[in-house]
Formats: sequence, structure tokens, C-alpha cells
Amino acid sequence: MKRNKPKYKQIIDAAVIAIAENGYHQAQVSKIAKQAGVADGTIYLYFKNKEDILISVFQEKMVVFVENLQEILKSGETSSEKLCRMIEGHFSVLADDHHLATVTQLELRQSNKEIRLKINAILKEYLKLLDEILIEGMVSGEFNSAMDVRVARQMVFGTIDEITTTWVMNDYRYNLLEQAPKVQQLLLNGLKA
Amino acid sequence: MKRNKPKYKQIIDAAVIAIAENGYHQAQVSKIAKQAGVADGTIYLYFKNKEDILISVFQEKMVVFVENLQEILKSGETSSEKLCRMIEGHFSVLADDHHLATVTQLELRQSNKEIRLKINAILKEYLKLLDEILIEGMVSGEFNSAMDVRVARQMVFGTIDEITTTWVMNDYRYNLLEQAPKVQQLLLNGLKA
Amino acid sequence: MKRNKPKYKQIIDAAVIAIAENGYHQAQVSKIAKQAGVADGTIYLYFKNKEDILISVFQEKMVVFVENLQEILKSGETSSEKLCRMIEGHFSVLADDHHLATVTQLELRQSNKEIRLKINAILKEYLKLLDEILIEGMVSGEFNSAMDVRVARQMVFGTIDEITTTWVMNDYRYNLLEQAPKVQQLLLNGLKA
Amino acid sequence: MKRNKPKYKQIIDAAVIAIAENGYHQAQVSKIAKQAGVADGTIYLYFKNKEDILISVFQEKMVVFVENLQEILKSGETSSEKLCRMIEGHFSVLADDHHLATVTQLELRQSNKEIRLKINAILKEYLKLLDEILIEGMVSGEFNSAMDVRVARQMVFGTIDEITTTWVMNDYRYNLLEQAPKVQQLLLNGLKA
DNA sequence: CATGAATGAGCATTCATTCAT
DNA sequence: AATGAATGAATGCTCATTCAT
Repeated sequence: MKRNKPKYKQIIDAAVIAIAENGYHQAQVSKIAKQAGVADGTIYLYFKNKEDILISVFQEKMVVFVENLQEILKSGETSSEKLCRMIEGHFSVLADDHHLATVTQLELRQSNKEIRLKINAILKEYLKLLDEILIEGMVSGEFNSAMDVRVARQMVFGTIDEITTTWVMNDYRYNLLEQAPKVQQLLLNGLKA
Repeated sequence: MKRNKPKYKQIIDAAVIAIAENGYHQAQVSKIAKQAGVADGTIYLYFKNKEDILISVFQEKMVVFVENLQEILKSGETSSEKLCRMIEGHFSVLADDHHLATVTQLELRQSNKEIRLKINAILKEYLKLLDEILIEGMVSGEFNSAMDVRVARQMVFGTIDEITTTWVMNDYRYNLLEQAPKVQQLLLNGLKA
Repeated sequence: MKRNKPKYKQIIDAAVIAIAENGYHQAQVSKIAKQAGVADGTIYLYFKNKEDILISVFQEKMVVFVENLQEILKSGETSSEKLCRMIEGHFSVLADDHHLATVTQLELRQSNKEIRLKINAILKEYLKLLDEILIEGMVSGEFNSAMDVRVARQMVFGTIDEITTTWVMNDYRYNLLEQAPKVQQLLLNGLKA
Repeated sequence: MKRNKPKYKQIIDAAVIAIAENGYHQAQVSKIAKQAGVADGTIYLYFKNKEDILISVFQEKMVVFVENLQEILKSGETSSEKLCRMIEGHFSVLADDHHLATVTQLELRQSNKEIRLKINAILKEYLKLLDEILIEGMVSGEFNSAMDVRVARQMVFGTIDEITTTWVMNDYRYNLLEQAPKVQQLLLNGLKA
């Protein structure tokens, strides 16, 4: 399995750095290879093409988000608490890795529709877990049981995403994590029964 | 003033169509020129470069959104009603022009950071009007006066944007305007005092 | 019509020189462009791709052979005389243009099957005229009326081609035209009634 | 001697198949290695480089043609009969091995001038035997003693080659061996005293 | 002997922009 | 003002060959 070989992760990490520092279109394969300390051709032993690198980057990094959220779901907390911790977790990962934040919020979106559809497919797993929190809360009576789950999820994710993107476009000038309480309060208010 | 000459608008409209139908990266200057019925070189009599076309497209089309919102602000309605009408207006314009929706939600985001910053600057006017509604509601007691206006605005805009983008990525398969009531309810709940 | 513009012929001629001097695979588009005195991109205003240049080279140069042969056919000579003049004409054109000879006998054959099929299609017109001479001779009683025309044509063309190729591979060291009488004698002997 | 080891022949045969099925330029060393059931690197234990494989393929396969012809020469037949048997033998070997026919008539000719010169050198032995038949016939009075042997040989070989190549380019759609009598008749007619 | 992961040079093509007419 | 022919920089990917194991 290529995905477990050291060079695979090496190239993934190099791609995040190269893309974050040069921008999507200026992160040529040769730059990624150089950053990874391998030859250009070696890239193609692990990835089908440049597009495949990008999708793999997103896939690998999403694992962290998904595992975080799975952990949260297994805890015995209330749905509100779970949502709060999800927001904190989301912000926390990106606040800790500016390169990653730039890549996911800005650069990866410069890819074409085909890639964006694949990225969305990967994102779906994460959003499904978010749906679980929301449904759980609706059943327990914490959240408004009459609300449309899909719209509610889009509100939660759209808000988190907008806030993160704005933070990145402002060059991380303020502390992203400190936004969490204000976001949590507004979103919980919107969702509550 | 170039922007009032007929060919200026002709090229802008051609750009929307060319980008929507071919995708951002496949909408070459020559395609836009052909769609506009002018020679390639003519483009450069009205626009500094390709980037300038894109930014101008956004600028011209934002005017509709901004004017709509200004109209709404001048009405004597409550802030909640104004917010509802803003959401409906926003959805309505995009639901009526799929080409425009594709361009603003998908294609224009494939541009590089520089262009996106300029687009954000243009968007600011719209968001400032949204802020006005929110602040007005906080003053009148309709909205929670303790909330952070910027975060609240990011929630409103992020939600609207996420819902619109999802609708576009799903090929306009469902009615965007019908989503409005559910969105309004959730957002108003989140904002209310 | 692109084929009548001066740059079209300019590029065709440059391609013959570049291919003859560098070999098929070492005649990069940029080399052909340089030889033609135009920019690389200009090539693509006149040719679909590199393959198209090669096929066009063959097509343009075949015109000379075909016109020669048409001229010969219209003359009032005997079929034997026509065949002799065809062989002389064929050798004469290639003996006068070593670059062209190298390209048609050696370099163009390095192309892939797809191109070779297209080249063969172009060649067909020439071979059809050769068939006319042979059939005419069979009808007039000069040539063996029982012979298979296709095989006879393959003998004539195969012989001419082999002799020319050998001459090119021997770096034009001897006079190609001087071979004509010996070839004519052998072939006419084979064909005669 | 490497050429007697089993893997040597294994690779040669794999090369014929790989080239015939994929075409000259698509028969990468790795494909030949896979077809031969060895590792890429193993190829280089038996061949200096890829070019060496190609030349060796031709060399090994020519042995059959040469041995056939030597057999024919040793027989007590007339020169005309020998020539006829040579043509039949030539057609027969290729008609029985379509892969080989494709490789010798089409694919190997896509190689560069350097390789073709080496191939020609290998071919020389075969052509020398053909010369022997012709000279023998001239001495015995069967063939025209005044003819140029080299030109005569080029006629014979060029004709055979052209007929075979045409047959391959027409996807072996007709029976090659059945062409032999017509070819023999025409050539003998051309050569006869 | 045999392997196969790693190498890195090499090239056709696109397209935003210019400028002579 | 308008044209459109000409420009030329810029890049993802392949594959013959090597060499540590």
C-alpha cells in the first residue's frame, strides 16, 4: 500500500507547504518534488498526476478532522457540548497549521469543478458526522426538532467555513480559536428548541 | 467613461456566459471576445487585462445585490423582516440567472488570491449594508445586543453562501427560493435577543 | 486558405530542412519554428499539431510528383516510354533535393502507424496514376495483359523505393539518375508481353 | 555466451510480442520486461540498452531467413527455381508469424537512422545470398548476363518488401503466399536472358 | 544473478497580450 | 476605434537506465 510508505506522506506534506507558499498554480510538480527531496519522476510512483496529489492532500488531512469528530461523538456529552467541541476542534487544527489553512480555505478552491466534486465527496463523511450531532440533539430535545437538518448543517458548516476563510484572508492576524465562543453562542441559539 | 459604452457591458455579459459555459480556466480571452462579437484586441480597449474583466464582472453584477439591499434598508420594516427580504432577494437574483450563480459561486473562486482579495473588497459594500441591518436590530432590541456583529454577519453570509453553492453544485436541481423560509427561521433564531 | 499564405510554405520548407538535418525525433517544433523564422506559436496558426506538419510536408511535396506524372500521362508516348519518364522524373526530383529525399525515404517512416496510414492515403493518388500507365500498356499490348496490376505496380514502386532508399542510406554517394536506365530495362522486361 | 541462455531468447520473444502489440514507441522496456516475466533491470544484464534489444531481435529472426536461403542455395535446382523458393520462403515465414511481420515491416522502421544502418548491415548477409542466386543465373544463362546485379537485387528485394508491407498495412486481410506466383512470374520475366 | 525503486532530462502546446494596419 | 496575426514564456509527464539490496 503506497499510502503507508514514508515517501507518500513526505510528498503530501511537501505539497501542502509548496502550495501554501507559492499558491496553487505556482506550485509546479517540480517545486513539490524539490520540497519533498525527491525527483520529479518519483512523484508519479505515488500519485497518478498532479490532481491526484491535491485530492490526496485533502483526503489525508481530512482524516484528522473526521477522527476528532468521531471521538467527540463517542463522548457522553450533550449535543450542544458536542457541537461546541466540534467547532473548537475545527478551528484548533487550522489555527495550528497555517499552511494547511491556506491550502484548504484558499488554494484548493482554485482547482476545477471536477476536483472540487471529489473534494466534496471526501468532505461528505465529515458532514455526515455533523448531521449525527444535529439529529441527536433534535431527538433529545436540545435542538429544534422541526428544523431542516440539511439547512441547519449548511448553516453550521457555512459559518465555520466563512469565519475561517476570512481569518486566512486577513493573514491570521487575530486568534481564530478566540472566535469560537461567539460562534458557538450564535449557532446554538439558532438551533435550540 | 468606458463603463457606459455599449461594448463594455457587451463584454461583461459575454464573459459571464463564456465562464459559465466553459469554466473559469477554459474561458480564454478569445472565447469571451467571440461571444461578445468583437475582436480579441478590442477587449483591451475596455479592460486592462483578463483579471480586470473578471473583477469588473463581479463589480457590475454586485450592483444589483447592493441596490436591492439599499432598497430594503430604506423600507420601514423591522430588522427581522429586512433580513428575510435580503435573503429572499439574494436567492432570487441567483435563482433567476444560473449563469451568474455558476460564475459567482464556483468559477470566480478558482481565481488566485490577488483577485479574490479584490472581489472581497467589492463584496464589502454589500456586507456593510448587512451589518447595518444587524446593528439596527441590536439597537431596536430585536437582535441580541451582546452579539459580535462581525461574527453574526459571517454566520448570515456564510450560511447563504454555503446554501447557494451547494445548490449550484447540485446543478440547480431543486428550488433555491424555497430554502429561504428554513434559512430565515434558523438565522433569526440565532440572532434574536 | 492557409495553404496559400507565404508562412505556410515557409514552415513546410523549414520542416523539411529541420527534419533532414536533425532527424525526425530531434526536429522539435521549436527548431522548425526557428528555421522558418517564426515564433513557436505561429506554427499552430497554420498546423493543428506537429503530426499535421509532417503530413502536410508529404502532401505538398507529393504534388510535384503527381503533377509530373499527370504531364507524362497526357503525352502521346508509348506506355513503356511513359514508365521510363516516370522513373526518371521520380529519381530526378529526389536527386535534386537531398533534404527531401532524406525526409521521405528515412525520416518520415519513423512516424507512427497512424501517420503512415495518412501518408499512404496521399501516396495513393500517385500510385493510381502509375496503375493507369500499366493498364494502358496492357490494353495496347505493350505489357503482359495477363499480369496482376497491383503486383506489377508494387514491383515498380517497390523497386524505385528500394533503390532510392539505398542511395540515401549511402549518403548520395553515387548518381541516382544514372541508375534509371538499368532500372527501366529490368522493369520493362518484367512487364513486357 | 549470453545469447544461449534461456532468458536471452525469452526477452527477444517478449520484445517481438510487445512491439507488435503496442507499437514501437509504446513498447517500453518495462513492458518488454513484464512480457518476458523478468524485472526491468534484468534486461540490462543481457542487453546493453533498448536499441540493442531491437537490433538483436532483428538479428535473431534473420537467422531463419538466412538458413532457409542457404538451404535453397545448396539444392541442385535452377537459379529460377531457387529464386522462386526464396520468395515463397520469405513470404511463408512472415505469413506464419504476424507479430514478426508487423515488427519487421512496420515497427522496426520507426527506429532512427543509426539503428536502421545496423539493421541494414544484418540484412546484408541475406542480400548477399540473393546476389549469389542472381550471379549464378547470369553465369548459367538463365538470367540476363548484362544486367546490373545490384539493381536486380534491389528490384527483387524491393518488390518482396513492398508486397509484404502492403499486406501488413492491410491487416493481413489476404493470403500473402498466394501472391508468390504472380511475383515470381513478373520478377523472372524481368531477370531472364 | 536478479530485482524494482528512484532518477531527471526533455518537449509539444496554450493563450494573454501586443501592435501594425 | 477596431482588428487579428503574431508572439514566446511556461510546465506536467514519460521512460531508459542505474544501483543498492
